[in-house]
Amino acid sequence: MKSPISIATENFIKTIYQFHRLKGQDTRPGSIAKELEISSAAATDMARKLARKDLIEYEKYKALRLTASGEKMALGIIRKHRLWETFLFEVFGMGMHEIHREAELLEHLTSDFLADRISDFLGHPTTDPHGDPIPDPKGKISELPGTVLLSQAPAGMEYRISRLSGSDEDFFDFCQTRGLTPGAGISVKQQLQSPRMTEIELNGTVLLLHSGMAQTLHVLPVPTTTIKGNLTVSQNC
Amino acid sequence: MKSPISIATENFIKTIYQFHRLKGQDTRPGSIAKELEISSAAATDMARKLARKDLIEYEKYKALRLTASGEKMALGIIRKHRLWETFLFEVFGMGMHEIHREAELLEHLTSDFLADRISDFLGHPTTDPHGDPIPDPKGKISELPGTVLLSQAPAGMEYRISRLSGSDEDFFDFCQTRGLTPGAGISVKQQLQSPRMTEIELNGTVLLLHSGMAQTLHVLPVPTTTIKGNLTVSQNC
DNA sequence: GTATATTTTTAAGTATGCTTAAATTTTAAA
DNA sequence: TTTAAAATTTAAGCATACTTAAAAATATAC
Repeated sequence: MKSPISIATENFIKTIYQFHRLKGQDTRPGSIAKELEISSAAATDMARKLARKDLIEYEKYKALRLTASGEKMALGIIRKHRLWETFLFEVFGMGMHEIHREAELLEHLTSDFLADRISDFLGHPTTDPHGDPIPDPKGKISELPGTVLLSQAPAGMEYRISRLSGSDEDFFDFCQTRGLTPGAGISVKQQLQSPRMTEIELNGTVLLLHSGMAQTLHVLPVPTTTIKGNLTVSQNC
Repeated sequence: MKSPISIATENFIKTIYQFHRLKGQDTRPGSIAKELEISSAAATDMARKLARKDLIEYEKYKALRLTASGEKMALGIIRKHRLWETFLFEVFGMGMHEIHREAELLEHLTSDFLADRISDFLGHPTTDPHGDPIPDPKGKISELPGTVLLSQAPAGMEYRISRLSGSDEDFFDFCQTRGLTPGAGISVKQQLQSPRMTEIELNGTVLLLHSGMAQTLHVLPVPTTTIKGNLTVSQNC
C-alpha cells in the first residue's frame, strides 16, 4: 500500500534538504514550520509520518535528518525545479522572480519522463539561472566545493559570484542592474560589524551590502590574478 | 475565507463540463464518479460541497450542472490543458498519448500568467494537436458548429476529421499510420448495425471502424466538392 | 544551579477527500 | 401497476494536513 507522495510531503522533504545541505541552517521542526508557514505542531506531526515512510530519521527534540531515500526524493524535486527555472528563463524569457514562483508549483506535477525531455531540449544544463547546480536523473549533484556566503567571505580577496539564492523581485532587479550575476567577478573590501555589512567592488563601483543581502549571494574565491571587468560566463561550463 | 481550489475539485468541474458540453453524456454523480474512478458516494459529497461554493447547481437525484462561475473555471483548466498539449507536441515533439498524460497533471499547477506566456510563445494557437479548440484567456471557446461523431455521420457524404478525442497510445498510433489526423478528408460509405461499425474511405483506402473508435473521431461535413488526397491543413486557421 | 524563556510535543478538533455499507429514491421491467 | 433493478444518498469511518491550546522537554539567563 504505497500512498502517493503529496505536495505537502515534497515541500517538507525539500525544505529539510535545503536547510541542511545548502544553508547549514538547523532542521528542527520549528525551522521547517516557519519556512513552510505551518505550525510547529504540524511539522512534528509530518515528521513522525514521514519517519514511518522511511524518508526522515526522527528522534524527539532532535533536528530532522533525511534518510537516503528522502534525500533522493529531495534531489528529484530540486532537479525538476531547476530544470523548469532554466527553461522558463531561457525559452520564455521570464524574470528571475517569476521563474522561481512558477517552478515552485510545476516541480510537483512533473514526471521524470518530462523532466528528461526538458533537459534534452535545453542541452542538459548543469546549472540554473541562479547558478545552482541541477542534479542529474539519478540524483547526483555537483556542488561546487569552496563556495561561501558573501557575508562570510574574508576581506581583501577576489571572488566570483556563484549563486543568487534570493527570491523576491526587488532583489533580482538590484542584482541585474548592478551586474551581480552568476559568473561576475568582485572583490571584497571589508566585512563591517554593527551594523553587519559587506563592502565590495565590481566594475569599479563600490557597493555596501547589508547582511541579509550578503547572505543570499554565494561566492567562490578566485585563485590569484586580478579580475578585469565583469565576466558573464558561468564557471560551471 | 476563500479556500484554495484543489486538484480534486478541478478534475470534478472539468469532467462535468466535458460530459455536458463535449460529449452530451449525462452528468449525474455516478457518471462523473466512474470517469474519475471514485465512488458515487464521494461524487455526491463533492457535488454538495461545490454547490456551497457556487460552482455547481445541485438538486438531489438530478444531473449536475455547472454555474457560470463553474464553467469559467472549467474553461480555464481546459485552456491550460490544451496549451500544454500543443506545447509538448510542437516544441518537445512528444507523442499524442504522452502529451495528454502530462497535460493532465500540469494543468492544475499552471498560473494564468504562465498559460499566457505559453500562448505567446506558440503564437496564440486556436486548436490543440487533437483538433480541440483552445479557450482564450477570458474563457471564450470557439466550438465548431456542425461537428458530429463519426459514428453518427450520415453515410454517402464527405467529411473532414476535426478531432481525435481518444487517449491511449494504440489509438493514436493507428490514427497516425492511417492518416487520420485533424484536417484529413474522408468519405463515409456505410453505417453498419450489429455489430455497429462505420465504413470510411480515405486516401483510396477503405477502413471499417468499430463503434468505439468511430465515437472518438469527430468530423465536419464538407460542403459539396470532392476531396482529393489527404488535406493536412487544419480547418481552424 | 535555579528560574525563565523557548521550543517541541501531545491532545483535541476541523476540512478535505476519499472508503464501504445501508437506506432511500428513481428507473425500468414484467 | 406492482416489483425488481439500478442509482443516489446518507451514515459511519479513515488518512492527510492542518489548527489552537496545554503539557513537557530543552535551552538560556541570571
